[in-house]
Amino acid sequence: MRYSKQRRLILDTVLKNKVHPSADYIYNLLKDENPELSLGTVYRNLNFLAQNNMLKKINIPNGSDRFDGTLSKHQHVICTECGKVVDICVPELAKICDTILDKTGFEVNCDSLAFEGLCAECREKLQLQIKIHA
Amino acid sequence: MRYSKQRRLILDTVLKNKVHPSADYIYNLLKDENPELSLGTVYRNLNFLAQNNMLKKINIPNGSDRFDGTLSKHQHVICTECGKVVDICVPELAKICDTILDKTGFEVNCDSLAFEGLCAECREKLQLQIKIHA
DNA sequence: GTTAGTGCAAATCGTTTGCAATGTT
DNA sequence: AACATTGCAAACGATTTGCACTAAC
Repeated sequence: MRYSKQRRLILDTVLKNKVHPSADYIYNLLKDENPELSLGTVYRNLNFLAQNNMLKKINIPNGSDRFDGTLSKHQHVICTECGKVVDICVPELAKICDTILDKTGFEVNCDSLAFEGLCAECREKLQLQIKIHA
Repeated sequence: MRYSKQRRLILDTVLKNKVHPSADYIYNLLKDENPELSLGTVYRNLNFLAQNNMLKKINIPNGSDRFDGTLSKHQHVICTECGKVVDICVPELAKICDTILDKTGFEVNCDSLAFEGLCAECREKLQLQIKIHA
């Protein structure tokens, strides 16, 4: 593995940005200072880094993939309204995964689990809208 | 809501097919007997039926969405190798969702949760391949 | 010097959409 | 008759890919 300038830049950006950035977010953040950088390179590096366990890839239903530099065992919560991604740790899942293996034969990976829901801010906003329209 | 021939056909197909079919699967299954049917109509109806709580939509990371006619509270397990989708019921998740609300302010929907992993058959196949290449 | 990595643009995949025509109520 | 729904094809957004060029080792 070679450490190109681009690869270092992209990895650093994910490690520094706690928002769980998408490829596009990273590209837009970096392109001003690095006008030669291409979006394809960002994608290629994010995938490469995820495959080599230097990043985690987070799948977002109906949205761009996001990336996470925190490698310790944890799960994610995704706001379906604003797209916010937050880290959580649910240790009880280990036991649940064992049960799933027993019952279904599936060896599931608790680490890739993502809960979908509404964050506090979006819940509040939506409540307001209901009041206005009532 | 009008009950077009196409809508009835598509809903029936999901209800009958326990494989959790995708739009494409349904389209290919039906198009021989219904050559006029279009893929766009299949998508439109699946989304319509899901919005009206007559079906559940299941998001598949790196794959087509799948649909489920079983409406009772349950979760899914997805095989990342062959794409198989299986229903499971994990009642413990209710408590976990409460904890998540407390800790993060996110109101999450345990019902939309999907575990990713390897089914028994794919685990076996992959084991074999490792042996062959060794 | 070799070959992994890049930039660019074209291609891909799953899905959605505009529009004129049709079917359902 | 009104309008929800269709078929078709074009458009879409996110991501991947082929290829000739460049940079890391």
